[in-house]
Amino acid sequence: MKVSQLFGRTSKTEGSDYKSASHRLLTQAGYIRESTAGRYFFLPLGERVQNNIITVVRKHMESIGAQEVLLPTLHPLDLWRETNRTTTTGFELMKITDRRGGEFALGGTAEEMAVDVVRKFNVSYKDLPFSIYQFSMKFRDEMRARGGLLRVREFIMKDAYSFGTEEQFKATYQAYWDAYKAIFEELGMKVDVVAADNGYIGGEYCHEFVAESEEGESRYFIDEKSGYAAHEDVAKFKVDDKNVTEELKELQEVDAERGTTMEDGVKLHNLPLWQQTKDVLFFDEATKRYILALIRGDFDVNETKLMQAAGAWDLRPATAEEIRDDLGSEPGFISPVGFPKKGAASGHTVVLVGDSSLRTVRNMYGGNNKLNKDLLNINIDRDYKLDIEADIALAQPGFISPDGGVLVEKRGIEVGNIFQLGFHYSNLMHDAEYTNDKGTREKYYMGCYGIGIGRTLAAIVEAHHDDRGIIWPESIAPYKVYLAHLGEDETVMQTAHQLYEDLTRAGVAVLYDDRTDTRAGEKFADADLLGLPYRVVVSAKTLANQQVEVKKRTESDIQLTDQKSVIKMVAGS
RNA sequence: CGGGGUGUGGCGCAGUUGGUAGCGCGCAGCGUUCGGGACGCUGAGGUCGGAGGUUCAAGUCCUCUCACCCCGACCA
Repeated sequence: MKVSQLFGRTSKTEGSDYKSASHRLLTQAGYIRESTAGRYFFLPLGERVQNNIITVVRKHMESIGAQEVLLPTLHPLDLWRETNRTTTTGFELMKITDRRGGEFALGGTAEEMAVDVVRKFNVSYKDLPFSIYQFSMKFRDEMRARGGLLRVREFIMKDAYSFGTEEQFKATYQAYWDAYKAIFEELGMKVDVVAADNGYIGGEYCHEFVAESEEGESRYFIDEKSGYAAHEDVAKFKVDDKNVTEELKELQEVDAERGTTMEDGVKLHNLPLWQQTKDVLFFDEATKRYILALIRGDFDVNETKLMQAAGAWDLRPATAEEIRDDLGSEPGFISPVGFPKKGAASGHTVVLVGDSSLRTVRNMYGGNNKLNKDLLNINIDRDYKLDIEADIALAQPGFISPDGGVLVEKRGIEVGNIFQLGFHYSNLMHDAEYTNDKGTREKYYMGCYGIGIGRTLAAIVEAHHDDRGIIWPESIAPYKVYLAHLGEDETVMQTAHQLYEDLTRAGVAVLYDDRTDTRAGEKFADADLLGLPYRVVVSAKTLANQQVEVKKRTESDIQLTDQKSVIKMVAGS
């Protein structure tokens, strides 16, 4: 490709609106251009990179036997109703109606569609396990797009769906895990594999592939020693025992003229924070229940864990009015002891969910559901009973991991994930069944596996750039070589042209800067900005010794060599 | 959805107390230059986000509206 003919151009000036390096560099170098918020034009250079990433991903998908398909973009809304996901998805579903009034969702993920196509066939156990996957545009009506390609409303995703038996699943999951590791390694990325929350996808466990970056929105914890890695939503930690040997003392109400914070309680009673009860009241709009979360005073409630434990979907904090008028308690003085089982006015049930850490403390203190009254010596099981006991604690940096090391907080870009779906979809959708060896029908055990192509592209730039521009890994660079001639000397131009043709013939993708009206400085600046792995320069200066110069984008030293060697150097690597 | 901000040639911006739109980059042409974003001259390109209003006169004032950015809420 000749620069003189390339659509899209580099720009010297940059805006001030760019928050992330990838957004600025990709725009400035002419890889992408913004359309509206969260929607981007991929210009020829950007599309080449995207396609190169797709090629790498496809190679590894094929290597584990997944088969590429293409599912419709418009999903019949009835399918989403079948799994109840018209209301439970985390992203806002975009809907469309056709001229007959048929309702469709613009695909944001395609579990239902994958199941739907599979159940159109009479599959035998002999066909299992198998996977289908696709590269397709996904639509998500994100509340807020940001960071260029990092969070968008339309993007190409590789999504794969596996079908098999429960026994087969582990191996399938592992195969994807390994394939993903190989993919990101080939793309020149360092990723952490992090245990995460399934959210609206369903299923019991999943892992995110996260590229560590300041720009990332995923916060997670790592135990560097053992390799334990978990998203903050699900991170576990070791809870230390406190005064577990202390005698149980008698429950006692005391006057407590204090403020409503934990701090106020500590001051008033002159007792440690960990001995205080922390009572947080939520209301789940999805199931119309109050959820009272109870935890040791020095910990915080992890809402994701809480939702999992309580089977809730749509939590919000309870209002002061609800606490007082419906439940007869008092904000800041909530206590599990004698807390009502349902709202007096509303009739909504109350679910009492307690963290396991409550078992590490005795004789706790806290409110008594009345203004300025506290209880001393509250003890679990004796004074109150939990409806659900679970781990609902939020991990913090410095906590001890389940493996004994220290949890370190990290931030990253989630570029891929693998989900165990289990029977989630085959339970919700009819006929999601194959015929087993006894001739009877059995439900599929499923998994799904995604990689955001555009986000991966951006994450690569985040990790590979300097103050002059992008530094592409060779595996996905839009072109391998940036070839330029300096000046308009006849011989120089001819030599450069010849080199362009020779390299191209040798199978090397070359971007040839054939511009005659452009000075050296501009060509060098563009070469750095575009970030191709090799820069080859032909000029009168080099040609005086029958040489051309070669420079790697990753290195600062320049090599002089003859034309034939250039082809070998560049094509060989 | 709440708070803050911005919309003026392709990009970055200026435009005062209202008086009929400008600068830099880029683009096109000519010339001089030519190894880290040169210079001179000439030229093309804007219904000032949109609608309504006030006024003799609106980029500027008022009302409404849309889009975009940042923070938060939320979240593959």
